[in-house]
Amino acid sequence: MSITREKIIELGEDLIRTKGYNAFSYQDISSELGIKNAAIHYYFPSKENLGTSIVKTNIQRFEEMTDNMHSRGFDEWHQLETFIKIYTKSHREQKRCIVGSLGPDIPSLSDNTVSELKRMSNIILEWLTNTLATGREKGIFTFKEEPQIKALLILSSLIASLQLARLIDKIEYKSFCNAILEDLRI
Amino acid sequence: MSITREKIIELGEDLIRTKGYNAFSYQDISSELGIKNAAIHYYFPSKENLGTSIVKTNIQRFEEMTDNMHSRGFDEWHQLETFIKIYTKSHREQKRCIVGSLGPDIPSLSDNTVSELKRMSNIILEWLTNTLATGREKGIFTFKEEPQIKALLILSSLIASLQLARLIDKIEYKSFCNAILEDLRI
DNA sequence: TTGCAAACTTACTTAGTAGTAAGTATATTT
DNA sequence: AAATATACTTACTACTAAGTAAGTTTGCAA
Repeated sequence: MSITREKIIELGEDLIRTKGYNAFSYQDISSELGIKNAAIHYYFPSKENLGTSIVKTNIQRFEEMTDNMHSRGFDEWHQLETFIKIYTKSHREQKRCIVGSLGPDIPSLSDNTVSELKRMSNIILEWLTNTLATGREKGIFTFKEEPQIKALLILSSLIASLQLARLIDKIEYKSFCNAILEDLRI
Repeated sequence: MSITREKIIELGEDLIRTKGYNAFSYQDISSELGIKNAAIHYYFPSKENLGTSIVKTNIQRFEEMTDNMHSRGFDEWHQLETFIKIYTKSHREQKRCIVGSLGPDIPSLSDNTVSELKRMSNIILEWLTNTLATGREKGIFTFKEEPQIKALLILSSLIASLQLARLIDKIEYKSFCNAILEDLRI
């Protein structure tokens, strides 16, 4: 795979997560990489191709992470902790997550990008639901709700908190994430 | 106040909540209202003026709602229930809330719009924090966290759930909102 | 009836966007 | 050495966006 191609994907992801899909242009990428506009079209004929590729890359990265945690024998508490760290890292870097960034722009995304984004959301939610359910069975977590509902509550909290952090200064993000974990402690 | 002006604000709000700030244009409004592009500029010289006015209108609406609930003597449970209904209504109409819609576009919003949006978020969060704290003192709610943290958890869940609803089909929105309330039941 | 202000329209500019067709330099294969 | 593929650049098109200046209609007031 080409280095330029990888750089475009990387920068594109950054731009989506900071400015948003509709707010960034091929110009933003080309000027940053010191190449011409058309060079990006060489790798990604249309913006939709780039968008879809970025989502696919993220799905792959997520699946590698969960596979890695399983093979290393992380217990469910440790797995959830690791998952939440993705968001604390995003918060530190003043970025949102891909789902939270592209979600609002669905009406202007192509069908392909939307279906990949849906796939990504479902993969994350299913993993989280499963982790919560297994963790509760093993006596690691406690919660009243159905695992899927609890997963949705946690996921939506994490996604939106990255947005709210930009609006409300006095958020202590660590306490916030801690509250999500502590809520599950037996 | 002019009827056209009010219609522009109303339609603008709708467009922000469905397509997003960067994805809608004055054209969308003018063609829908059967007027010319420049007519919108007559009322709102720049898009930033329109954006700010829309946020201000929403702040006013929220404050009228909370004032109304207080003067009618709603208890805290009833108040929270009413607040959550805003989101179930949005979900039914396939719209997001203003904060959740404009939040992602902060980098492309004007300073004025951003500061109004921050004001709106803070007003909502303060009201929710206050309602939770008072409700717990009165023995209406139960929760472990600091009221502000709990308020953030609830608010972010509600905001993001409207986004996730577009990505994950099998969400039962009622159960989701119910879980938020039930979690607080003594 | 003239003057004036409100509420527009007409007709335009400027700037940015995605996207494309055709050309070029460089390296690789045949 | 010739042909070809890769990785671009140059130079455009077509379009859409926000925004503006100047003119027009309508109703009301002096």
